[in-house]
Amino acid sequence: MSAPAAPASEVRLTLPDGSVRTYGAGVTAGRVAADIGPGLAKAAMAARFEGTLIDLDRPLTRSGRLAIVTRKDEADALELIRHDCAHLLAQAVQALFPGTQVTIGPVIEDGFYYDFARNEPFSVEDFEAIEAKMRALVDADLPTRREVWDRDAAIAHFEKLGESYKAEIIADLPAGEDISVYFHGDWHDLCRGPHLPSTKHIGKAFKLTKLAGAYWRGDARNAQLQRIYGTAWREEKELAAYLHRIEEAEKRDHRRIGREMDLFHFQEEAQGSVFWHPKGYVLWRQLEAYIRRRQDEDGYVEVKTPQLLASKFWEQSGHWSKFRENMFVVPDEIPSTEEGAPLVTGQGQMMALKPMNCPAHVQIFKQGIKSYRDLPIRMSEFGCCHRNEAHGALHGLMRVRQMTQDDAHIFCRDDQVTDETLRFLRLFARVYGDFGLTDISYRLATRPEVRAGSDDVWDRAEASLARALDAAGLSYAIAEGEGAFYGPKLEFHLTDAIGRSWQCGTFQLDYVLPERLDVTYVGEDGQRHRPVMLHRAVFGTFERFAGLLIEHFAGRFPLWLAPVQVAVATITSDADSYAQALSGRLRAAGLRVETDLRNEKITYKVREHSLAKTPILLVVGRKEAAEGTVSLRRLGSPDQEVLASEAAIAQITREAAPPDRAA
RNA sequence: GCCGGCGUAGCUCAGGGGUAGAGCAACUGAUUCGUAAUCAGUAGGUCCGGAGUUCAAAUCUCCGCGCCGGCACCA
Repeated sequence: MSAPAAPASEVRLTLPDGSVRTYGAGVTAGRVAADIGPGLAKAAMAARFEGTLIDLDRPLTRSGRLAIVTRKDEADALELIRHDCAHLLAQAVQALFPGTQVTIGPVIEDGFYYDFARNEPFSVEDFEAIEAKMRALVDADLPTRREVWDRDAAIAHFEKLGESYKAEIIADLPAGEDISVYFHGDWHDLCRGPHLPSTKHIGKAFKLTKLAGAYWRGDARNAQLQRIYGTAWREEKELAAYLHRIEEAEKRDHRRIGREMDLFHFQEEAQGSVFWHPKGYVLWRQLEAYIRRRQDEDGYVEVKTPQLLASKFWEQSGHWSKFRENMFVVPDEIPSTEEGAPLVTGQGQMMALKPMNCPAHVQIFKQGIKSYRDLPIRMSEFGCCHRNEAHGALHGLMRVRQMTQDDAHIFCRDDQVTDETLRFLRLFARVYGDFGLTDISYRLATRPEVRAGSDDVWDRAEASLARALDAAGLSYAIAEGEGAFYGPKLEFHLTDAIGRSWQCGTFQLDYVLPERLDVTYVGEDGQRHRPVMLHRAVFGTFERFAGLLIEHFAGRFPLWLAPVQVAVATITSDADSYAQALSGRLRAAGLRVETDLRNEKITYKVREHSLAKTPILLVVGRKEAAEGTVSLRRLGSPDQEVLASEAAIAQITREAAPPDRAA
């Protein structure tokens, strides 16, 4: 930190309205607020000085832009409230559970958490008492005080209190950084700040939400702490709105819709593997047919490779050493049928279900000699892979142990990498656009600590990906050090109903596997060269992508994806034969149809097919049967449209075309 | 894998040492009805599994398993 300029005797403060106020150096933002008006002084939560959020009582020693932050400044107010709320939680917990150590308590999206070290477990039943204590502390209106301590004294102080985690944090703070300690009444915590002037400013629109274990410093080798999550808002109304939003989001949960719409199920004998039901598999088949067409038109060739390969094969590819703990292994032996005998002797060689398709694709590439003229080869496979994911990681369709990727590997020359990257980005944009997916976050994952290949190669590869993203006009975050060991990657993330981010598409540059598996082509010069391998997936996996689509559409699929596209419902049994004939014609036109001849009132049928999220309902009664018409009703609308049956079939057929085949 | 919670009918949930409950769904019957719930009746259970305590366990204890929420991991 650079030393501040020698304090001038006067500071000139420019307020947001452009007015300038002059004070003696050392004036505080709180004082300025009071001078502007008592209302502002009361509402003041903190201040922004030269863009930085600061405490109201921090002395200002130089001139600059100053803005008083109040509850009306949503982003700042929420940040301050949530940060103070984390402190409030820690203060309450230490009051109620002596001996509990505090660690860290940051603000997160929609709330905050605090990690505690305590031998006895907390239970959600403790929340009520903790919240009550927090409210009491708000009522007590404890003033905030900031002190700057000497580093060694601070470490000694927290050690003496038995707060070894805090002491460790202080010891790790960069030299030269102020060790600031905030007091809220008698309670104090090491903190960078800033904080509200007193606990009353936090308000009471908060709620503790979840309890979880979390490793100290995010490292599973460290002790596990107890994390308490909470949410906090400016007022009760916002809190209520947030809780309502969460409730609504839960209704979009793909696991819930999957059951309600009879799309798929899981059971414990095959945990992490999906049982796709007929209606769910319709969705799968549409996705597969669609992406196959998109890839065909983009110059891909499709292959199919083995599920089960010998361990020797995986040793060569590097998976045996790098990925084995995620693999399912199978002994290549005939199991014993003898009573009491061990199932297998363990003498046979081990095989493994493939966790990735890439090494198998390399085998196909290596059949025969490839010329530079053959490249690029875009080899795709709807490859079914198995990964032995940790039990705690499994999550509906989003994280499974058996998955099918819309995988492909592009073997190309160095000089083709940029073109191929751009080509993929175009394909990606077209596909996600077809599904109306716009909320995509792009990440460029760069070289990890442990990696193969020279820095030269990495420089080139990372720059190449960044250039492609720029050329495509995409803004992206850099995920420092999160690349694969063999190369950097682009990650395309989608967000689920409750805000969790999942990687779907991916695009990776690989210079290592071709080397490892000795992949070559013959160049123009007659010499052997290494191709570059681009690993890429558009959906990622059918499972995860389907899960995200279910949540994206909340089960109300566009016509081309809907498991049941049309329901034909009769008003009286007099229309049964007409309805059956109509359904037959719809089916002949390639549509997925249900015929509802049940002896129920039409209101009942309308309700049922609406709840089933069937996009189009054709109601037929005596009148329609007599006139050869249908009454067409669309999901979500009470409107009806009477059409000649022929016209209705033509129109629905047209609307049901997949986006790549739409007229 | 780790921490916390949960596990009762197809679904949503109540019950908490003494004969297992409701609503919806299912089934049967009646009703033939014009755009989001017609009425009546019937059937449905290894209360996740195993062991223990007890005269008696869905209920209490222990051990497993699964699921949910996080953490770690992660294409």
